[in-house]
Amino acid sequence: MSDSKIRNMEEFAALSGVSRPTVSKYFNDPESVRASIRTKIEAALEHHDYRPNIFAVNQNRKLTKNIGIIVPYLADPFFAEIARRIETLVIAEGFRPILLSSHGDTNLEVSNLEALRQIKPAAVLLAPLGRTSDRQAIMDFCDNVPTVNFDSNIEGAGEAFIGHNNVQATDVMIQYLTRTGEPPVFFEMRTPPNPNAIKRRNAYLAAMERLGHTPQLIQAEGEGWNLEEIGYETAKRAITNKELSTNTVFCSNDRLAIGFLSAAYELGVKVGHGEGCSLRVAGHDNHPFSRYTCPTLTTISHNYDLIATRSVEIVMSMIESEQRLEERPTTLLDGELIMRASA
Amino acid sequence: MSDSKIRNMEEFAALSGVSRPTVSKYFNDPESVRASIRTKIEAALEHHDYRPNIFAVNQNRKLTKNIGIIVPYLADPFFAEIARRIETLVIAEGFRPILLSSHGDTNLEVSNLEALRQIKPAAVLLAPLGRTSDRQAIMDFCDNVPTVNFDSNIEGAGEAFIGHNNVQATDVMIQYLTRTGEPPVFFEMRTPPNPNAIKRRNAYLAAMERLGHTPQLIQAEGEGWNLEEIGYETAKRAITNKELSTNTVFCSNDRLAIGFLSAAYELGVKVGHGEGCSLRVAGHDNHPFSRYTCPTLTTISHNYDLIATRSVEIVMSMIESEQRLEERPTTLLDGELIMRASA
DNA sequence: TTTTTTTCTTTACGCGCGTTAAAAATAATA
DNA sequence: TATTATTTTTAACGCGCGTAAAGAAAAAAA
Repeated sequence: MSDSKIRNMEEFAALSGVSRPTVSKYFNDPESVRASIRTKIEAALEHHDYRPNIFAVNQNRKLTKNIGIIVPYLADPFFAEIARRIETLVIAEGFRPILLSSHGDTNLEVSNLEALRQIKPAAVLLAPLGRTSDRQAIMDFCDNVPTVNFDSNIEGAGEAFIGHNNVQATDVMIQYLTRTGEPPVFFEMRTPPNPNAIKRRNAYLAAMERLGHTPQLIQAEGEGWNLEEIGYETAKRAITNKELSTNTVFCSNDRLAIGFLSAAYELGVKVGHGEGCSLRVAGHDNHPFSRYTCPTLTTISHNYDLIATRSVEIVMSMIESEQRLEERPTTLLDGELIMRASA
Repeated sequence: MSDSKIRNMEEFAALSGVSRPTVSKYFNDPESVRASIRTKIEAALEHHDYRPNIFAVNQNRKLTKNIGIIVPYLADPFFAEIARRIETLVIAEGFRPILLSSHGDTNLEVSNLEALRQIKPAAVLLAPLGRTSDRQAIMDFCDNVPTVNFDSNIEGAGEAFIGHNNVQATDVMIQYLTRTGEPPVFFEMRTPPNPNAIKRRNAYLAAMERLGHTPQLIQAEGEGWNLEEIGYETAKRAITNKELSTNTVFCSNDRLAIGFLSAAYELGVKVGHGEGCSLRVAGHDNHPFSRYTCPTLTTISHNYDLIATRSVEIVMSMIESEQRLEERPTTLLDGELIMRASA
């Protein structure tokens, strides 16, 4: 590698003995130039560290090779994990992922959208905040940028939705819990930030009715994304005051369940389905840490792999076909029961 | 908001009744134009949705308003939390954070550096992988881009280092543990990815010697960032085989400790400093979840706030002064003992 | 009001690359 | 070898904005 600094494509073209337009063509698609020319360019590339100026390139393109990814809260390991997988797939497809987190803040979500719009991304994958999203801002954005909506469904936003089948997943868990013990109480937030939570609540109520059991909702107060704390506080109160009508608790998500387990432990309530246990606790999401709670958390897993691959697949097909989808296909991925020690 | 689409600054300037160079000046610093002119522009801005093309702007600047942030593994809540704080501070300073994760992969770290270099960031905040980093690539990068190194110290990389005072923190914990019970065994990875771990090991050995206790290292095999699993497996083995020479375990980090607690719980070993407990376990990092383990984890906290604010402060002063620092100041932030139930 | 200072307008160039049209060179086919 | 098809070169324009120089206008100072 020579240390000669190359200023621009002109210089590099001269060094490689190929004309600049041809070099430009090469960088847009190496296969589009003759093999002999390709060899020349690649030989030069080995000796001189050059790559096209990304700003100049993007200025002259309608669309860039960027793919935006927006998640509502990156410090939540669930989204961190999804984002990690999506990023990897996007890179493999030869695009550059731009990962943005809204940090649970409506204004930040909006400015993230604006930032992305400026970047002229080929497409974006959007997991919105949900209830607290600025719906109008999102719709406007989706009109201008090809978007795939995932995780939280905002009706009509984006060309497609990929999400979790909350109804199926909730049913599976309730069936399991009722089959192996008492029917569950449902533990959730009164005003959850995420629409999936509402779907889960309704699915719980419907399933309990169908099975002829009396439903009970324990609803934690609190706003924001500090779910473990919210779960912990409410669980402590609920256990202390003996608010639970059965010995089984189905938490709306694993982070609440983690808070619940912490409270139960502190109060000396043994959780599990084994001997000496007085309470069963189940979660929902298969959070990366649910494998290591005490006891390990019985839960329902998202299909992390499929959620990522399917989202990226759809995005790629949108980019290739260069046209918006006519309908708005909705893909709901079934959850899988993960039986562990807590229930 | 009129729906008229504006193509470029020329058009917008015409609409606002101000010349283009002045509009350009305004966007670079609104305070740099006369108030009457500013009013005109801002009035136009309310009626016509225009903002300068970011690519054209950046092409004509030596440096952009971007600040790169690289973390080794974003799915680790510790880094997610740090990144979240840094991002917030960077935005508050009027810059745009570009957050990249190396996902524990050397090659990805290198290509993240290359990607950032192309973007001509005003500065970057780099938390490297550590042992598995490509040292040469990092040094090259730092030669070209003003960089602040944080978390993992790569000697000589970047203009400054901000990190955790592993020696002080380790000492504090060992003093606490020995004062209140048996001296601790040290539980760690044999080949930790992060150099902080080595510092902690050495600090442990030194402190134990100083205090006249026999040190014992329990070293988990395994590579990568799946620390809970590694901790869990090794802890299960160590407890089962009665490898621990005392009843107290000091884990090199909280994620290993979480794995340890999980194993102890599974084996029916009661952890804590209370009655009926046969093992004390402490961690290091004050991981966001350590508050909710069972029992809650006694640990040493990083100064999350300071680590973020100090890093951003230094970066901002570098940007303002427009020159590299002469020395390479190293800031080590003291840890704080967080006493909870596990030890 | 006149002079000085500051700010703005006009004009024009440059950034690095995408892209096009016409001419030239090369490769494939007859 | 002559003809045709394909690719490359040459030359040139445009993208949207930063920025510099010279003159005009506005504001501040005298």
